[in-house]
Amino acid sequence: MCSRTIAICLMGPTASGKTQLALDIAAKLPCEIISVDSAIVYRGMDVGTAKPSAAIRQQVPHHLIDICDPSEHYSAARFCQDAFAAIHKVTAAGKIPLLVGGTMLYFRALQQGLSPLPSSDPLIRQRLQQRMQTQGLNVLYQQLQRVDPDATQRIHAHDKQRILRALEVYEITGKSMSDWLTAPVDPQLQHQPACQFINLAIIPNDRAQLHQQIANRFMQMIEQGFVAEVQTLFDRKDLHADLPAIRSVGYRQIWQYLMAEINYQDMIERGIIATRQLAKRQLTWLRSWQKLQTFANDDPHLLSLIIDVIKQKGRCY
RNA sequence: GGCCAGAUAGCUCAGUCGGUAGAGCAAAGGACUGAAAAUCCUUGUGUCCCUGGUUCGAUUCCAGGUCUGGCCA
Repeated sequence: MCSRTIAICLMGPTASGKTQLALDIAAKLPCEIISVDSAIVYRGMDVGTAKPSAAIRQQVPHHLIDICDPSEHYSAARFCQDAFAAIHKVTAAGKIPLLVGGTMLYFRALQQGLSPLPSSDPLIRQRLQQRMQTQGLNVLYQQLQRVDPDATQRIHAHDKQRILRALEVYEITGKSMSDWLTAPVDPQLQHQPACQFINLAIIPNDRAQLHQQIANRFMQMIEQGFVAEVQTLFDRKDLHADLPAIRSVGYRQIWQYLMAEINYQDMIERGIIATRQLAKRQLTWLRSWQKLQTFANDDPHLLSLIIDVIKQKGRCY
């Protein structure tokens, strides 16, 4: 157990102060930071993702930032590969990997593995999307009911994303998604050397205060040129509103504003609302997380408490 | 100052031919396996502006008042 690789996971909702806290930890312990964030991976998306600056990244090495173009589809599976590679690299360099972020599915996939499902197929996905538009979602749901009745127990009839994915898996492999999910193998983790994760979370204990912070930070991003940043992406002409990058919080609303679908004031309001709703979903994940050490974000001794926990849990490191 | 319109959920508004009310959004809680900053599910929220009148009963009808917006002066 003591010879295992150790990785610290620092989780928390958006605007809770994770990024700064991670830097504070890195100032006290020999860490390198690995970002766990589905939007920070994209190049050219800096202001709206509160991406750590080049200057900061020079002080403390950061991984999994700016690793793909906004036209690409990053995924939980790619994250697992990238994150394990980064963890090993950091460990080999004699440093502690500090994973920081708010994309909870990525944390889960990393720690619990993914079933050996096929990755998405753009052609099949596009075809399914077209069928959804012409025939309606219900027809697809009925098809899923025939092909994979177990899946319809879990997937709601309105959940387009999961219905499409389940049908996609069936079309690619000829086997139902439920079959794949019950398969015992877990290659993502089996092929990786054992890794011990220390799970820490910052939880804001005052929701109203978090909401205020979210609004303030959004306005700050606007002042820092968030709209111009999205305009640059918009002007490329090869990007569109259905891409994961453009669907992310803030970018989606500013895109709608640039398309003249909503006015400036609505854009601001909806951007802030979307951020609040994101934070709420992140907190839902955290509440059900097993073996999680939580800290109040306004605890005056937050940093030293966390350092103590890390030292204690990673004692044999 | 006169005339007109409005006042109902946190917001925008619907409605009750008189039996104390409901949509959307917001919010809260939940789900989550290659798009997850995504995609979904569930659930409330009320001096129906105030005072009086008619009535078994008024948020609804009538009168007066207050406030808001518009037009005229």
